Amino acid sequence: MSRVPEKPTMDGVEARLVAQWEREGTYRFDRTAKRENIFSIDTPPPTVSGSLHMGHVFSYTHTDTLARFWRMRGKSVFYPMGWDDNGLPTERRVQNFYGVSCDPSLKYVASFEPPFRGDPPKDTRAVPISRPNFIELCDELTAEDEKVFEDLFRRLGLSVDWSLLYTTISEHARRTAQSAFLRNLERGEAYTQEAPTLWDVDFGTAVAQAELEDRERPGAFHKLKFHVPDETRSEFTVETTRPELIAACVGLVAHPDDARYQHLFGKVAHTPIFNVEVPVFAHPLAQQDKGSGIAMVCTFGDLTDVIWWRELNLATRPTIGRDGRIVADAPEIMSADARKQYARIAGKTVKQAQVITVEILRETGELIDEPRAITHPVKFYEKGDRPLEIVTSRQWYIRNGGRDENLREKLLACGDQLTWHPDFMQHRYANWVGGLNGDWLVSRQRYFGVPIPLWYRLDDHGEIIYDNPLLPASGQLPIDPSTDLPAGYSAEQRGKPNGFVGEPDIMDTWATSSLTPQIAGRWIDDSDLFERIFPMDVRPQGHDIIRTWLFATMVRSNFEHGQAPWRNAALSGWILDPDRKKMSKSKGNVVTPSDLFDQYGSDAVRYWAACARPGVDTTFSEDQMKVGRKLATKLLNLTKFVLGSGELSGDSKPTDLIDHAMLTRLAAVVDEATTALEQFDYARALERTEAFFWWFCDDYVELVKTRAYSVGEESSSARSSLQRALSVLQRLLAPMLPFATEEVWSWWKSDSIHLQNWPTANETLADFAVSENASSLLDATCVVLAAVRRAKTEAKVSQRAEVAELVVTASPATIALLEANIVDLRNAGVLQEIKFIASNSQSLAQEIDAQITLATPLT
RNA sequence: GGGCGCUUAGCUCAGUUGGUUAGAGCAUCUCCCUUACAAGGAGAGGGUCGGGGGUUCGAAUCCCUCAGCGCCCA
Repeated sequence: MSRVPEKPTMDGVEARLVAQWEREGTYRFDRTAKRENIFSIDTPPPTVSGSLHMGHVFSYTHTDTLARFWRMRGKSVFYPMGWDDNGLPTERRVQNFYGVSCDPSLKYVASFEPPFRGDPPKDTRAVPISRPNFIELCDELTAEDEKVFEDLFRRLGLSVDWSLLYTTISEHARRTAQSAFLRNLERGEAYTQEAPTLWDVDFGTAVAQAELEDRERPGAFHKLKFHVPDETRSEFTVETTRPELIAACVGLVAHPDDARYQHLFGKVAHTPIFNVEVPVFAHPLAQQDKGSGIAMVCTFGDLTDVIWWRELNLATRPTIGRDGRIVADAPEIMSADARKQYARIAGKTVKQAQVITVEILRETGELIDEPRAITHPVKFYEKGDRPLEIVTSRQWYIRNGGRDENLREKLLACGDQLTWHPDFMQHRYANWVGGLNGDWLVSRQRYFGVPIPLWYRLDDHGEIIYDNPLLPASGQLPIDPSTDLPAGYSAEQRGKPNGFVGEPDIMDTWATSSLTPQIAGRWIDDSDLFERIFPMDVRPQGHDIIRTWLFATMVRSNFEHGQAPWRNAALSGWILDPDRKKMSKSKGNVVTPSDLFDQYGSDAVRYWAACARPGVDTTFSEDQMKVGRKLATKLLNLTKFVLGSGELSGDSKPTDLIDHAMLTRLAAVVDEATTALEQFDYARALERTEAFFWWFCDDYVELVKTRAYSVGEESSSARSSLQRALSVLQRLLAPMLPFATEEVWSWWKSDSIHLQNWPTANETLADFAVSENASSLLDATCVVLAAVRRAKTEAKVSQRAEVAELVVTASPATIALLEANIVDLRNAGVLQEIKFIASNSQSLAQEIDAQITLATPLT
């Protein structure tokens, strides 16, 4: 029956099973399954131009344990993998890998060869190439990266159906994203607007609120003299951290209650250097305790400036260009003298302009004191390394409730439709939705992404008419408006008066990845499949992207389907290094997963991950992996023992009270593990299973070992109980240790363990009646066994040493049970004589005292 | 400044409606080559459950408060 190897080992097993699972289609999704028999997972598509790190291994393992559990519960599991290959990270990687940069004005060069393929020298000047050439290189490199990712995930043992693989830049994904966008547009959920926009100078693109982060940066308050242009000729002080924006100043604002500035409200003042007239307003957002309490409002220094500009109807005087430099032309309001001063900062970077402005202020005597150094929070693009500027530009937006109370309420209600794991994560969602102050900006002035699928008409003068853009026909998608043509126009009309021009921008990566349920489920062209998997059962993801990925997906699903796209959201925690710092590349504390697979085995690494409570930040711990490896090794050895103890005849069943007790205990563990997994708590399931497993090996196996090796009904009971327990344990551990369990299963069963039925309490308890006595006997036996072991250890003798006499003091009921079932205890303890002394105790099991006398006293 | 989480043995963590003497693994120490397993096994020591207050017959668990750490948002 069994095919137990001579020397159990995991060597070579992983590679063999990875190939076997693929060959046999073990994890293939059944497209004919009905919705109620499907468990569908909205797998996070990792950014392929990054590298896979322990955070991926960690969270994907969690999801995989759930997938495996539900598969064993009889569900057809829709478990796709996706690669997020579009977007800025890929562009950056391509630039650095090939030594190129994208210049959309250049023409395509057929069979272009990049100057490098990997590691260009540091001082290389990037070669500008056309957008189509650039995209070709993006496609080439992502294909390579994806191969590496896939190999790693296969090694990790993810039970993904690889035939469902999708990417966010594929023809299908572009078609889906463009269709969804056009439908948003048609329903008025997407719109274009010219507005102040956060702008990353280095990347040359607008960024959205969700991609911002505050960073503490050094700065300095500069005290500036403003002038009151009345008969008093008085002056007052305005403190600012951005003196280089004096030319962009369009007003001054102080708090309505601020006694110092009451006399100025409603008046005008003159700016330093340029002597431009600006109005003074009262507004509650002005902070009295910040600097001098009166703030310079500029076009645009920060987001508060934008609010003031909007609410107070201020003028617009942009002085910072999209290149991050001061624009050449001074604001028109300026006098000739002012223009001369302005010319000194024109064309300079913001930093340079600030230095020069301070010089000028010193010359004019309008700088009071020296600048006062401070640190303050400055807005950055999360992937950028220069402070964001705010420029006015035309962009596309998708409504997200930031400017619409009804929509906001709807999206909050979508959050209520989900079960959150852990539940407190819902606060993060509600917080974010409640704090939105604008719609979702989806335009990006980049290249490798899904194009916004529109063209615009040009008027007689060649100016763009933004109203009523030209739309592609649905059969035309996906399109690239920079090369494809709108219906009714010829290529010659591109950019010509009365002709057309393509929308040059692409969509934000999130605008595509917010459609992963629709992309993975083939919403656009396979409604049969989509209806089987949507809404999906679970969205697993990191809690850091609740505001981006989770929220954006909710927005799109609400618009398209009027409901939340999943039933559950499972948020995983961070990986911390042993110093409890978040592991990240920039901190240089990352560990390469494949090295760990080599060292400990995939199951061991998975074990570490599966020990972490859902949503809890977890310390990276190789020690924990060693424990996992120990567990896997132990499972091999245990299986070898159980299967090696002899064959089972057909009518074998548990008859012995000790065996009943063990199985009763195991049945409770099955129930606990099942309930835990149903509630997404793989860690609890593992912990309970594991605790039982070690006890089973340490005590139960030791107790019945001799009996199992012998013959007769008692022996048959032991062997059938051992095998029954083994089968249950292997299946309980299968979601966490898929390799070791598959290996040991193959020694005595056919087919994959991962397609077996999840164990039940009923099958564990079959063929016998559960009795109170059994548990009491087992408890008492273990207490006595422990006492015997302790005595032997204290006597510094081998556990195999014979005991001449054991004296057990216990309640009469316990004694009766022990006496009737003494064989296992006698064998395990190597006991000769056993005497019982009745105590007054009424309780079973407890209050047992065991004294031993060794057969061979120490000399 | 607002929100959320965490604080239990030297370390990493369990402890699910409040209920015997607070558990596990690692680490430390002692012992044992025992025919499933020395990449093993048997044991031992180690905690006033962050501080304080309250509710209760009873609190690691519930409430209040303070402190430290971390994350998210301003």
